Amino acid sequence: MAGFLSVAGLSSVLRPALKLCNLNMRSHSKSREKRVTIKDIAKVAGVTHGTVSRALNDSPLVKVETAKRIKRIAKRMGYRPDRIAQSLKRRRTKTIGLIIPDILNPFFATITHGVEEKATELGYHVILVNTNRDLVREASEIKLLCERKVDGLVICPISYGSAKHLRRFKNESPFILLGSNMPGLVVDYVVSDDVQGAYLATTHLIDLGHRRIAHISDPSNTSPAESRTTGYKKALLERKIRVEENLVVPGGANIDSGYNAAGKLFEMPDPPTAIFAANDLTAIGVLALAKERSISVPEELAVVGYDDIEIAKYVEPPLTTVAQDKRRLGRLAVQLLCDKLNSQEETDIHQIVVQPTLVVRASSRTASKSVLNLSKVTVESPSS
Amino acid sequence: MAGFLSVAGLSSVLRPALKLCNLNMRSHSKSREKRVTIKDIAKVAGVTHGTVSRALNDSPLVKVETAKRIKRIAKRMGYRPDRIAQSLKRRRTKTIGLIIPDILNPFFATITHGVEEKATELGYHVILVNTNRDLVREASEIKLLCERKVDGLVICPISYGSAKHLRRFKNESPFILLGSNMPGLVVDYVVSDDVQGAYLATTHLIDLGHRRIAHISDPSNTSPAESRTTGYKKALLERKIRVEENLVVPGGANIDSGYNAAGKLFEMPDPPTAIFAANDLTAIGVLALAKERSISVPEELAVVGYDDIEIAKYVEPPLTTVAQDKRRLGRLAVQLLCDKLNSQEETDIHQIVVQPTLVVRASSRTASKSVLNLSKVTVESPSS
DNA sequence: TATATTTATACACACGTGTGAAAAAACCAG
DNA sequence: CTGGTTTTTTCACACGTGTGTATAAATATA
Repeated sequence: MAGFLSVAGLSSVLRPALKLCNLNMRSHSKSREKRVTIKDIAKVAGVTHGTVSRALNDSPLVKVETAKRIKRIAKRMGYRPDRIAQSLKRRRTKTIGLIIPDILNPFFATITHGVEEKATELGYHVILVNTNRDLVREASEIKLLCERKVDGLVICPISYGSAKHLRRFKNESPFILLGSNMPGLVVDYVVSDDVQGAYLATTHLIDLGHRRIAHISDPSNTSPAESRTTGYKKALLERKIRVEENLVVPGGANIDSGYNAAGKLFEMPDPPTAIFAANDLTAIGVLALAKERSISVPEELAVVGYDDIEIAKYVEPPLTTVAQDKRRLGRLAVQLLCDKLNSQEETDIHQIVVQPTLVVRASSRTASKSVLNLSKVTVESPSS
Repeated sequence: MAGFLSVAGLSSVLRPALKLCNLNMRSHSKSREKRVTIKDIAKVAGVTHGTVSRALNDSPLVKVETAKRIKRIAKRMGYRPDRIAQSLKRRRTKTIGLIIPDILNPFFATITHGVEEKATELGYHVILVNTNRDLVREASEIKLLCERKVDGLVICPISYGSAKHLRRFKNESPFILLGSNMPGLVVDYVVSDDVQGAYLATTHLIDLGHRRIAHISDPSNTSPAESRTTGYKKALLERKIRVEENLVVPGGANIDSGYNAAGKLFEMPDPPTAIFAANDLTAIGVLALAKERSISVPEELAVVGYDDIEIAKYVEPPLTTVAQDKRRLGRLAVQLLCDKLNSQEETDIHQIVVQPTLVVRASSRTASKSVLNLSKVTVESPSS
């Protein structure tokens, strides 16, 4: 420990903790008060712990005045139920697991926000697992969370490879996929209509007059990645523009990958005049390299991203992007999961597809003051 | 539920779930396999569950060959320990609670990343609570997490007001403060040296020739907020520059607040030539308004932020800022907490102060190509 | 072979809560 | 006051795991 502290380059103040009223404690152990249990209450109230349990749970089997008295005593004694014991007995932990690939991506951070928020509203706690896109870890964590008896899971899968372990844990714990579905797996999910989103983005670029439109795809083997490429090609085909496979280069879900992919595109003998990136971070990487090379956006190069993370509005130039209501996606997933948990019967499968919208900003049109312009808005009701 | 689905504007496919091999199940209940317990194993192995328990925990009290046999059987039967039952009996849940004010702020998202990462390494799960800066919720969630018997808590407190409930829960569950300490509370914490960080930032601006330096402070009643203002004033005093209280305006931890605060500063009869913002989001808001008003940065206005969130590098112009190793802060906090959990004795108080560094980018100096220039680097060892 | 010693397993209780059913208490009608 | 009904409380077991101690089995010692 001393070594640990020393490498930290820190000023560390060490002094014994103040102990207030622990004279009654064995001095060698930590001064944690012993928790009061329903048995302690029972002793004081002169009843059995069974009666106390019922009283605290408002069972009609206990006389109202006895219940009141017991509750008073419980309060006075500072009783706090042991949720672990309750979980064991009630067979519900009021906990859900959330598995995401990368919390540093604002997209997932916002989803996490929605999930946590809704879960709290419904009385659940969230165990957060960040897999860093490690498929092995995803599998082992699902296993661990099942052992912990989470009531359910919200999973943002890493890739189609997840299907293998998802299939295995289908009967262990209810779960719902978020953001990406699994072909061949009949499960509940909440996803965005990524084909449509990419279609909107690409069509927008075509409408602006672009013909050589590149696509920096998400190389992860997931449905949004696949769908966005599909939507891109669909738009081109529909407008009779030839799909050139060398205009589709793989990126990744971070800024660097966009920077690198843009590099490849700029080297081409006949570089694209527009780039549709599979996500905003990638698009931001493109902007970074464009700036470095003094390629003006949008005059020489139009750029469109995907996700509409908060900062998309604040990069230079502000980024045109396909907006997903991430918070709402998270809330929906939890809502659906909990509906499922509370319904007794073998419930039907729910597969929800939310419509994205295109948000046009300066990166794809000559800036005419910073007015936000929604070119195509799919009307949606507000939050759930 | 039907109503719920209808407002969602979605295409929802409903079909009964595929059931594979659940012929043996009561058809009206969900098709979850009944979990195999150590008693089941005991029955098969022809021993008592006590022996099974010891065998699985490698107790020396059980013959090695019996243990092997039991483990084989356990594996064959697909045994998975019930962590809830274990927690109840072992009095340890291997869970820590993480309480943060705002996960949408990349600063806290990155801290969360570090916490989750280190916790996983040490065999813990993380229950994430996002309080949205609600003091009441912070208090009630600490209470709830204690009831859940988390082994410990990492708390990024909202304000000094947190001290009240922290004091109350001091003996309930071990915790460690992260990012902000509590004057008057003798507890463990990991914080950054915010006075020094702000001092570095302000000194940097002074060195660039600025004399009218404004500070957009964090109005939250926390030690980093306070310390950053302190560091700002300390630098001014040291350089014999008068501290003008009307140059210190309150902001907040988001972009809008920076935008608004900058508005006030720009209206002044004698506006500042430099702004030191208490955090990067605020600084980004300043940049946004400056751009809107065609105030060129850094020529007419120098801007410095705090935190060095990832996108600080990609806004226009790239933002000079005080860097904190947020991931490391998170890891340190968990490390410290777990050290505390594993030491039997009433352990000493550990208070760690990590040194920040100034990262100079274009927002505070005329851009001479995009070279990253570390003006003042406090040497620190790498990650823990 | 009988006894002491070690080793391996069984037994029973514990963790804190919840709950069906038996028992006790209260109430009511005759 | 008796017998029946209803209300209230007690009793005992359960959830799945861990563990101190008694007991049985195996081994060593005399």
